[in-house]
Amino acid sequence: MIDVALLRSDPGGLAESFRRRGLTVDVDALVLLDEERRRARAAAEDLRASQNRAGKEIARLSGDEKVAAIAAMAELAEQYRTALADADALDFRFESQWMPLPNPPHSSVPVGHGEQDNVEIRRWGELPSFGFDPADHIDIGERLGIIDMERAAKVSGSRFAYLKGQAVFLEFALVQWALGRLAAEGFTPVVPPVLVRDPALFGTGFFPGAREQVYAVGVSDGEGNVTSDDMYLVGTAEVPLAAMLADEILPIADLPMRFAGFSTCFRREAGTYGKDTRGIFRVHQFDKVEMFAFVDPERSWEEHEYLVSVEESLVQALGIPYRVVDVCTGDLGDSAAKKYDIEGWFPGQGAYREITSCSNTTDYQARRLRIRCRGDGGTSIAHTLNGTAVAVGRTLIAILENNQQSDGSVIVPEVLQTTMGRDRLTP
RNA sequence: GGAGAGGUGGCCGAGUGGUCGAAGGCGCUCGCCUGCUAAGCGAGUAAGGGGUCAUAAGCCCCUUCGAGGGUUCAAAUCCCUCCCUCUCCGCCA
Repeated sequence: MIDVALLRSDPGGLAESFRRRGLTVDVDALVLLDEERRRARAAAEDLRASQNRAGKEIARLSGDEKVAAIAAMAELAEQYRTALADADALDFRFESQWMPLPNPPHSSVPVGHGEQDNVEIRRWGELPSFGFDPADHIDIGERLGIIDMERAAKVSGSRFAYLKGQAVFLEFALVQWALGRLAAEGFTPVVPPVLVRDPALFGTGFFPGAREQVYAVGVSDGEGNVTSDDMYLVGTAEVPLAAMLADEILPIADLPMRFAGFSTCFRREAGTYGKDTRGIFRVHQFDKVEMFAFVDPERSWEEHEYLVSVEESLVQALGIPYRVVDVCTGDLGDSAAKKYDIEGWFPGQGAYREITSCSNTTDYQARRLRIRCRGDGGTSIAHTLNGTAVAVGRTLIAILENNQQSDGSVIVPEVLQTTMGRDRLTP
């Protein structure tokens, strides 16, 4: 949620921020509605104040005087009830328009309509050259017997996979290694709940906007009737990590607070029919280590650069060639003010594809979740940031495709060899 | 799943319709006092919203006693729904 102060102090700048995102928002109407609701609120509060004063008076009276005073109060009580209902209705109208508005992008964010307008800001690594036609991860995985999508489709439908054998050890080595590196950086490792209630999704900005991307759970009577439990499977550990400190006031001296959450992630991938259908690049379920930081609002931009640098150091250590892109306004999520994606090189596709994503959501999520910090200058809304440390599926693809050998084997990245207990995946 | 008890300020805890944003204690902050420490004395110590205003200070008002609704002139206190915690029983591991 955007700070309403912005609507009052700089409606023009706010309108411009929506234009940059390619949205048409009637900011002037919002300004008027905001004024109207405040007038209504003030009117209701004045009546309430009279009622409170009279109430204290009544407490002092007795007998006929008291009876008379109480009778005289009935009308005021009714007026207050009406005024309060008016104010509440206007608040509701305002909030329902205000809540869904996206975070104003940082001034440095490139303006654009979609992925194609993202701006590459740096590259790292040499693209591998093979003396043969590189296979894609599915061919490699099937040959090694470590990825089985056909049977997964039988059991769960499309966009699911069985990881087997050496892929399992590779996953756990990746996770173990990443958590170790992050713990050494001062991140607190967390295994959060992956099933959450409504407010966690609202607080992080996924609801109401992205409802169709989230799996809800409930009980079925076996005849197609499902009663919702009002519980939802998270699409990223960002949700339970952010909501973990909801309603709390953090001493500014304790900031930044950094967490590394490991979780399975569930995504419906609605609206992606026919997109990335081959392999495990886009699946309904995958595991991920996610970084999350609660920071002093003055420090969130340096934290953003820091988190990206951590992401890069991980990808570099794995030896995956990549580029960093500054995600354009049209491709930013609602809650992000700025986002960097790391796109790893996928020889099987001959393209750079997203393997991590790092957002500064400034005060947008924190305001919804009421996460504040307290310093010498009083309390203020904290800033929150999130970034992928290791998205297991996509990292696996990058490793398989970049490290494939002519004999069908795959070299295990050096940093994982000890944990895995082997240096090569073989059929 | 069944039965019961309970959720009050940073913490403990009193408060069953009005003078209660809330006794008392602890903690914390500042000051005094004191060879040091401890003790003692005094004062202060929630968050959010609105008005005035320079979106400062100050002042004024409103809201918040798990959440939401209701009864009432008036609700921490009465009623309903939900959430959470604890105890016992059952069930599962």
